[in-house]
Amino acid sequence: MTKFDDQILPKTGSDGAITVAPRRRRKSSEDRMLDIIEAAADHFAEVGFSGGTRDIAKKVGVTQPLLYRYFPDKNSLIEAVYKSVYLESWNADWDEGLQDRTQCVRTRFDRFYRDYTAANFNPRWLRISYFAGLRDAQINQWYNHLIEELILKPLVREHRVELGLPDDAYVSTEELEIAWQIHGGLLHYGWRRHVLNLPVSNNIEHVISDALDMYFAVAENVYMRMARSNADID
Amino acid sequence: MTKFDDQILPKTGSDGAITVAPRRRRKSSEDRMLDIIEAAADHFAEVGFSGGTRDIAKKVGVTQPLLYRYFPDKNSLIEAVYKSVYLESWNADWDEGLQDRTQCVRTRFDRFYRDYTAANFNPRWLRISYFAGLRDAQINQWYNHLIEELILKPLVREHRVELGLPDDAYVSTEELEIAWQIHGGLLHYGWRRHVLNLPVSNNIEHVISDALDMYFAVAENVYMRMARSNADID
DNA sequence: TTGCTAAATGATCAATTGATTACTTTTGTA
DNA sequence: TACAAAAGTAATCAATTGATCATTTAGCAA
Repeated sequence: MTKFDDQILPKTGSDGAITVAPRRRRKSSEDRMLDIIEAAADHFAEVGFSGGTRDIAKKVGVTQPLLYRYFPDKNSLIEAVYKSVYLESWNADWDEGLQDRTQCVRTRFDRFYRDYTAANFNPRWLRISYFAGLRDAQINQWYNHLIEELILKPLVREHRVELGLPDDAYVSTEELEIAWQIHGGLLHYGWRRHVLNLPVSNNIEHVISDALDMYFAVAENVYMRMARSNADID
Repeated sequence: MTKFDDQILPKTGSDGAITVAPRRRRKSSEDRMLDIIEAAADHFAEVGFSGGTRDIAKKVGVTQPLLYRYFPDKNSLIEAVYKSVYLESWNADWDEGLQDRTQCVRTRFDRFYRDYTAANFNPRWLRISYFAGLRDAQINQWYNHLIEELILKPLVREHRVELGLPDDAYVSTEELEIAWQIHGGLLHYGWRRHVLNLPVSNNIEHVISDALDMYFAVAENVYMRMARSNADID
């Protein structure tokens, strides 16, 4: 009796032909790798990166030493989880949509944040992000740089263009900070909703819309203030 | 030779009288308790609540079994840390200041957030808060309830009063959500600054001021919208 | 059918973990 | 000054941890 006897084996018809696709008892290296990363992400999201490798192996349905055939050590597995979680949840099309000047800036960013939150606001992504930031600031520093360059700076620049202000590529810390206020506020909404499980508004479109209203209500003044202070300095 | 031989002992004059206050070689139960909680808070803030009890004992300068004379188990120590961190950083005067109608709402909340961030925005408080939220949502749920009842709902109510709107104690989810946008945005500023160590604006007064501007710019419209939708429903 | 490659297992190790016990030493007080 | 209460330690346990290695076995090709 092998360990696989209790599994469903391929059924054969009266003629002996296989009627059900044969279930592989051993997966290809690539498939197994993905299984492990997936299970590890689930487990780390639940208990943090101090979670045990045995629990991960159990979720996959294999023995714990097998993980070490795919990753030299636990830290490599953690890094694979980082990569997987962040890459899976980033849509390359977003950049394009944000630059599409056939739509007004407000519409573009409203749409972006609907897509962004739909893709990322779930317990797994949020918990892993926060766990990662607490464990090793570097990975989150990289991600926040991404947010700044691909989302927040374009927001400021595109908005300035729409307002007919001089198109300066430079975005000041202060301008960036009010854009971060939107992003951070929404992220904290996700934290309350999906990590703390608090009874927040479940109308996220509404929350996004109000957050953007807040930005566009003050942004122009901040741009002007920056332009003035630059003029003073130069 | 005992373990204390290398400590500085009370010096005695030529007449044998004690000239320096005798240093206790053993601390009182209460002092030692505080030492342990303090060291535990530091250590848990650094590595999370999976941090080892031996490391904590080492920081205190005692042996690890001693911790178990003060706390029945590790979890009790963790809860003592929760309590200490949250209670230490909450100022009872804040409530009073927020209700002080001799000042305008904008001024009151600007002042509050300066004090609040000065008291709480440091690596230890922020890291423990996020670790706590990830480990056990309950403690953070309680704290967020506190924020809602003592800060955010008063903000909405006091602002409505100042605008001459009907003084209704009820604050809708939507109204609360825009107030959370401020609080969450600022908290995320703290996260970027003190946890991720990112080069954010170091002018926090400015960040707070802009965040409040964003709130006050849209709040009135939201209040009116809520009033209208209530009228429709009733 | 045979045989090779690689997926997967079982047994195990050393280090670390939270926790317990019996013992020692300090300290306030009768 | 003797003594009891309490602060503190040393030794140790059982469980869990990340990691290693020899062995087994499934799957594919000749």
